[in-house]
Amino acid sequence: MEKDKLAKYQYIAAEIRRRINDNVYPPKTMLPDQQSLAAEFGVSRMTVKKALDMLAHEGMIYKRSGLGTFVLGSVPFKFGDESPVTDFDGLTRMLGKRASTLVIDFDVIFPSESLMKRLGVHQDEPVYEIRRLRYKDGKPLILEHTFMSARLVPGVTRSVLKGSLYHYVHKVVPQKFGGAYRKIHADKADKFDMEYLGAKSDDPILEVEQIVWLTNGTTLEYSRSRNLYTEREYSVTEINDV
Amino acid sequence: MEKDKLAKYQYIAAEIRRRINDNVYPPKTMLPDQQSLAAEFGVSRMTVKKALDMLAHEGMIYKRSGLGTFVLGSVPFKFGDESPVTDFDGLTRMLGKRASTLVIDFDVIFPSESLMKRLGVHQDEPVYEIRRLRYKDGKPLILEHTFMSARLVPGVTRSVLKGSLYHYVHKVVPQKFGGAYRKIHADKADKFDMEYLGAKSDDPILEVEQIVWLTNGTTLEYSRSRNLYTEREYSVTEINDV
DNA sequence: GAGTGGTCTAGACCACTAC
DNA sequence: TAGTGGTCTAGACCACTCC
Repeated sequence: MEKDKLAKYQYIAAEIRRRINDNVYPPKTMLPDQQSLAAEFGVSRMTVKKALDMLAHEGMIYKRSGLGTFVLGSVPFKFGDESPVTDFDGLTRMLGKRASTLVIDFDVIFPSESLMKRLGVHQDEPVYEIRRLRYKDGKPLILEHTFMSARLVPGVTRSVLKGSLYHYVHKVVPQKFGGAYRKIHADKADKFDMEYLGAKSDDPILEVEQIVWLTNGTTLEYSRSRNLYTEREYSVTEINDV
Repeated sequence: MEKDKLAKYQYIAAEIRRRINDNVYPPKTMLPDQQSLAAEFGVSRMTVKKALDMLAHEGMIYKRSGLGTFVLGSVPFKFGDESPVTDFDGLTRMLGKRASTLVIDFDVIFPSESLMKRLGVHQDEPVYEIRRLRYKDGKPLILEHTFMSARLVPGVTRSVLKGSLYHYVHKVVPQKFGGAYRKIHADKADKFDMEYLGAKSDDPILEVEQIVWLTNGTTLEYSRSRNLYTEREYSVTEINDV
């Protein structure tokens, strides 16, 4: 697809999404059938279906064969104040000038057995070990512990780490981010959390452990990000595809 | 589709998934192109593409226009021992006879303002408030606090709650689970956690807050499940669709 | 230029649901 | 029986990547 140009199914999905949000198609009512929508937008039914598939995946509508398509609406999906933090791009991009960084530790090491598995690197392949404290508006927010192959992303320096690491990766590595596997758990505060996040010894920590890979399948990084329990939550929408 | 019968694209997805797991298509290599696969399986290219779309969404492969399809493999996705707990069906179904339940509290209430929003019910519509402690192999595992419309799921009793609530819902309500919105955070242990989960006052708690809705769009329940930080983690695979 | 995946069509048949 | 969404085809054109 040409850049900036939406595919028809994307345009249709966006339009129907808009109508649902604008209450043109209110929750708990039925959407027009695919045939009618195809006629309205002047496309084939397959194209409409693809648009509806997207919306179904987002949880906005629900399709049922033989019956029709229900509007679920965006009502139950957001409750309270949100901060998704489901971003691939770093904090810097999200917060802009409100973000700053302290580089606590920066080493090049040879990977341990478990790190070899997680990063998919060889024993003799050097790996960066990075510890950074990220601030938001001058207040400590996230304590990051990152491992990244030095062969894959050469030339990382302390001054790179002071800014946006992901921005640097994008310059050096031609591929984009393909995806991430994340594990979220709660933990007790350790000495790093107390020193840098200002956690008290009985403050719970939310840790997001992740493996990020690139569009060509290479594993880019393995990292653990720790937050004070009051500073972060993780949101997921789970659609039952059965 | 007839039940038990797989659609072609589902069969093809399963077959390719098997080949990836069996290392017929090893990670970091290229998959045959869609034309060849279509020829091999005797289907049209659209059908192959739909199968590959599924696998891409699972994070097993990555497609790139103009280049081809990379195998990512299931390698980086599982690290260490896993227990997904991304299940719609209750603990009872997952653990079978290893699960048991203590009903701590069971009331019918009228919803507060915030509960009305979350459950999508009216002010005068009675709602169950349920607190249960779920055991695994006789050991306390999850402390559940559940709200559910009594109109939607009539006839809940303490003895129903001793067994599988979801099993009962399936009997009473014709719809299936459509999806869930979840928020995961860390929290300090409160008096309930200490009393029922055996948490110490400085033990972190992992809380999963969720709204579950049915296939017709009705919100079924709003609940909070709390675990000792040592007993549970939450896993997500995030695919970058850009 | 050759090959890749992405999109789109026009029409077909199917299973399921409701009346 | 009529209407719904699900699947599938055979072929078309496109943008992109690599050589």
